[in-house]
Amino acid sequence: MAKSPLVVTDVPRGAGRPRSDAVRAAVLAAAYGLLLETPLGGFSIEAVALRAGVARTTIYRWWPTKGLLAIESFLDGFKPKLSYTAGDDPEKAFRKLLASLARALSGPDGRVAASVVAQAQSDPETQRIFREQFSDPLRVETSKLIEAGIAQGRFRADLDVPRVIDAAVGAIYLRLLLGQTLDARWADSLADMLLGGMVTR
Amino acid sequence: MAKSPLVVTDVPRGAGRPRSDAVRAAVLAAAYGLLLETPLGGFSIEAVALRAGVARTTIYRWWPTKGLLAIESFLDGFKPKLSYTAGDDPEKAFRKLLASLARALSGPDGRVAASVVAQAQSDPETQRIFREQFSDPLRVETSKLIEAGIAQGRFRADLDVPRVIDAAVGAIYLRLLLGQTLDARWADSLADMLLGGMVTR
Amino acid sequence: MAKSPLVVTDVPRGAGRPRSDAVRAAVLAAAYGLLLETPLGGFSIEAVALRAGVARTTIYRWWPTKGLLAIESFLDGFKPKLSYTAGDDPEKAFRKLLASLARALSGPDGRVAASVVAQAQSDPETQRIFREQFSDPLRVETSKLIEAGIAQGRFRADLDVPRVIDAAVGAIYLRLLLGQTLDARWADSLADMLLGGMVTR
Amino acid sequence: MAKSPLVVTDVPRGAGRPRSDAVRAAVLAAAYGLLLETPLGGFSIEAVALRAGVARTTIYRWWPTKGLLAIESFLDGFKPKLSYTAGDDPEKAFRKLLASLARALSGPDGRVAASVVAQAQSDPETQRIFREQFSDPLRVETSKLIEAGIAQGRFRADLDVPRVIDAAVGAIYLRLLLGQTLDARWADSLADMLLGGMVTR
DNA sequence: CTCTAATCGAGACGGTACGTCTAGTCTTAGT
DNA sequence: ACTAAGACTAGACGTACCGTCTCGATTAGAG
Repeated sequence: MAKSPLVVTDVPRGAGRPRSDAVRAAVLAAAYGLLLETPLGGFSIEAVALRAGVARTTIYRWWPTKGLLAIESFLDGFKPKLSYTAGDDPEKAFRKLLASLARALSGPDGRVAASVVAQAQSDPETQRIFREQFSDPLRVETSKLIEAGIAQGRFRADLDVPRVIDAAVGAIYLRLLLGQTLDARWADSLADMLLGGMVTR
Repeated sequence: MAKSPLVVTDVPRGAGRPRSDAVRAAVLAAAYGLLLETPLGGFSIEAVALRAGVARTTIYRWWPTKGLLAIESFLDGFKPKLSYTAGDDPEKAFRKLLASLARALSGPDGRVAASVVAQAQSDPETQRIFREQFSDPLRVETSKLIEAGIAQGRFRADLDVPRVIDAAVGAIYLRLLLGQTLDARWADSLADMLLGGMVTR
Repeated sequence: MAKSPLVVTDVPRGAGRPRSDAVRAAVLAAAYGLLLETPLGGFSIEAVALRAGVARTTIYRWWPTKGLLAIESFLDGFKPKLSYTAGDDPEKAFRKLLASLARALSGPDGRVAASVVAQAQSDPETQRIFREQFSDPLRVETSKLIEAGIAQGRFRADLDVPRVIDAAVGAIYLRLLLGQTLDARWADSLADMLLGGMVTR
Repeated sequence: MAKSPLVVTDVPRGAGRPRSDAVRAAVLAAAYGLLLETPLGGFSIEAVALRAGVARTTIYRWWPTKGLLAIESFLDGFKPKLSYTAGDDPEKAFRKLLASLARALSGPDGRVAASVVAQAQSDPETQRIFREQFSDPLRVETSKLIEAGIAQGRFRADLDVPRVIDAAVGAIYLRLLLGQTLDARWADSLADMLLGGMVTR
C-alpha cells in the first residue's frame, strides 16, 4: 500500500524522525471504525485520536480537514468485492455488477460511504477526491464491461454508456442515502429495467 | 400553506400566549437563507437565531434537532416549478419533467437540497421526513405521468415504473451530490437513454 | 397571621377576584420546603411554582424578587422556640437563650437561615427585611432579658448590652455560616465566656 | 506567592505546554474585580472570562466551580493589614487587632468577603477552604496574641480563648453580613465589652 | 343577575449563563 | 523532524431559569 494516495510524500527525505506508518494505519483504522460504528455524527478528530491512541496534533499534521481524513479512511478500508468479470454473457455481467455494488453498500460499510458523501457536501475538496478516487474508477470499469457487450453486438450500438452508469449508480446511491433497503431483488429489478433499453432486438 | 406540514397543530387552542407565526416564518426564512449562502457547514442554530432576530431557546422549543429545522425550512422554501403537465405526448412530458427537476436542483436551491440530504445521514428522523414529505410525493406525481403514457400505449405495458423513477431521480441526485453540473443537455441525454427502454416499438 | 408583614395590602378593596390565600400559603410552604431540602442553590422560582402547583406568573405578581420570596417564607416558616423566660436567675436565662438559639439553628432550619443570609448578600432589600423583621426583634427580646439582670444587680451596671448581643449572636451565626456544629456544649462555653465579663463581683 | 494555595502542583513537570501563569493571574484579578464592583450577584464565569480576556473553557479547566474561583481570587487578592504586633500591652494589642479587622472588612473588600461566605452556603468545598485557608489562620494568630497576654498575667488564666475569638470575629462578621457599618468606634466598644471579662482584677 | 375587574393558570418569547464538547493552534519534552 | 502531552482560543451545543408578555378561564363584588 502506498503511503497515501491523496498527499504527495515524495519529498527527498531529509533528517529527523521519519513518519510512523504504524500511526498512519492506526488513525485510518480508528477513523473507519468510528464511521462504521457511530453513524450518528459521532465522528470527531478527538474521538479518532482517542481510539487510535494517538495525539490529536499528529492527526492535524497529516490530515488538514475532517473530510479528508474520512475519505482517506474510506478509500483505505472500503474494498468492495465488485464483479467486473465480463464473461461471455454481458447481460449477466451487468446484472452481477449491479448486485455486487448494491450488496457492498447495503451493510455497515454502506453507511460509511453515505457519511463520506455527506461530509463531501460541506467540503469541495473531499467531494473532488471521492469523485476522482472512488467514483470515476468504478465508472471506468463499468464502462469497459458495457462496451464489451456492445462490441459483442449484445447491447445497442448507439447506447449512451455514461448515462446508463449515471442511472444505475445513481439509483443505488439514492436508496442508500434515503435509508432504504438495498437487497438483491431490488438490484435485479433495476437491472431488468435498464437492460430493457440496452439490449438489441 | 398550513401552519406546519410536520407537526399536527389542530389542538383546540388552549390557554397561554399563542405561538407567534412571525417568529416561525422568520426562523424558517433565516434557516433557508443560511443553507443557501453558507454551503460549507455554517448552518448552526446559533447563526439561524442571530439572523432571524430570535432567541435561541425559541428555536429549541419548536425544532428538537438541527436536521428537523433544516428540512422544515427546505420544505417551506423549496418550491420547484416541476412540469407535471402530461399533455398528449408522454415522451415530451417525461423529458420536460426531468429537465425541470434538473434545473430546479442546478441552482443554489440545489445546494440546499444536498445539505438536507447530508444532514439526513446523521439523523434518521430527518431522513424519514425528507422521504415522506418531499421524495415520495414527487415520485407519485412522476408515476402518474408515466402511467398515463402506458395507458396511451406509448410506453411499454410491462414497464417497471418505480425502477424508472429510481434511475431518473437517482441519476439527478448523484450528479448533485458529486458537485457536477446539471444542465439541460445532460438531462436530455438521460431522458433519451431511459426512453430508449421505455417506448414501445 | 396577617396577610403579609412585608407588603402593604390596605388597598380599599375594589371589585374583582380577591387574592387566594391558599395560593399564598402553598407558595410559602413550597419555598420553605425547597430551602430546607435543597441547600445547594436549588432554590428557583421555577421549582417553587412546580412544587406549589402554581403558575410562575402568580409568584412574580406577589414577590418581586427571589430574595423577598425566600425571606418571607423564612419568616413564615421559621418559628424557633426561643427561651425568653427571665425567671429569677438572669445567668441561667441568658445561658438558656443562647442554647435555644443554637439548637434552633443547628438543624435543617438553620440551613434555611444561612441561605437567606446568603441571598441577602446580593439584595439589600432582603438584607434590610431580615434585619428588621428577624434580627432586630430577637435583639430587643434579648436586651430585655439582659437588662432585667442588670436591674436585679446581677449583671454589671455599665454593661454594653448591644455589644454583648453582637458577640453572642455573631458567634452563633459565624459557626452556622462556616458549617460548624452548633451543639449545646459549645453554646454553654460561649455563655460562660461572656458571663465572665458580665456578672458583678 | 506560590502557584496556588489550593492545588498541589509539585508534579515533576511532564510533557505538554506548561500552564500560563499570566492567564491564572488575569483570571484571579478579573474575578476579584468583579466581586468588588458588582455586589449584586453579577459574578459569573462568563463575565470573569470576558474581563480577563480568556476563554471560558480555560477557567473551567482550572476551577471546577464558581465558588472555588471566588475563594481563590479572594485569598489571592484580599490581604488585610492585620495588626498582630503583641507589644507589651496585650489590651492595646487586642483592641488594635479588632480595629484592623473591622477596618479591613468595612471597605469594598469586605463585600468580597461577604460574597465568598454567601457562595460558601451552597458549596461545602468552598466553605471548607474558606475555613481552612482564611478563617483558621486568622484564629491561630489571634490565639497567640491573647495567650501572650495570659502569659504576662494580664488576661485571666482560665480564659476560654477560642470562645473569645468566636465572639469577636463573629460579631464583626455579623455586622458585615447584615450590611451595618463597621467603624472604629463600634470595634472599640466591642473590644471594651470583651476585655471586661478578660482582664484580671 | 348580569357586568366587571382582578386573579390564576398556561405557555410563548427574548435573554443570560451554565457546563460540555470539539475544532484548531501553540508550546513544551521526549524519541 | 517527528510523536506525545497538554494548555490555550474560539464557538456551538442543549439545558435551566429568568422576567415579561399575552391569552383564556375563574370568581367575587358592584350595579
